[in-house]
Amino acid sequence: MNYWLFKTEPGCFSFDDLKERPDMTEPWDGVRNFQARNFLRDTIKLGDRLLFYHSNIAEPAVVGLAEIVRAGYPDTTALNPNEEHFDPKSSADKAIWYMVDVHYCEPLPRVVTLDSIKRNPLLTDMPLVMRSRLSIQPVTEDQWQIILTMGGMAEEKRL
DNA sequence: GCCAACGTTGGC
DNA sequence: GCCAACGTTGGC
Repeated sequence: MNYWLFKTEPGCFSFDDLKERPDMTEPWDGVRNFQARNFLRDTIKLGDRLLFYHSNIAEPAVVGLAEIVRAGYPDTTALNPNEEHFDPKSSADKAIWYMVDVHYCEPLPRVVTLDSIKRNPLLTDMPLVMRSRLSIQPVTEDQWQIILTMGGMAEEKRL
């Protein structure tokens, strides 16, 4: 199992929006960055867990946990001209873009702000700090444990 | 709202 | 295949 960090602008789609999904499952679509696409298509597997991160707000932060309930499959929004993320170069039999399905798990007792992540010398290797624009990022097990500890999650719930 | 960083596009 | 122009992201 691997760990990830997924970024979203809460004004567009927030952690609470995920919680309120009727079946608590959300197709994570619209990713149009090749590096992130490669993770979605090739690396992210069923059962992987992710940090849900709110970006582009006054205090960007990791706010909760979610998990992958369906591994990468072609992003249908790329095929629909009415969709914001329509890509004429993509087609049904030759998909360029991929999405996964995510499921709400639980909020962190305390959000972990970008500022506190940057201040933690153990987390300076995170892409969030180095390459902040990547919207889907791998997280090491060590980083996962540290952030959950910072977020006040009890040890027995971190596994 | 500004703007730096950086990913993508397209001319050559 | 380089690189300038352009568009987008996202912190501040």
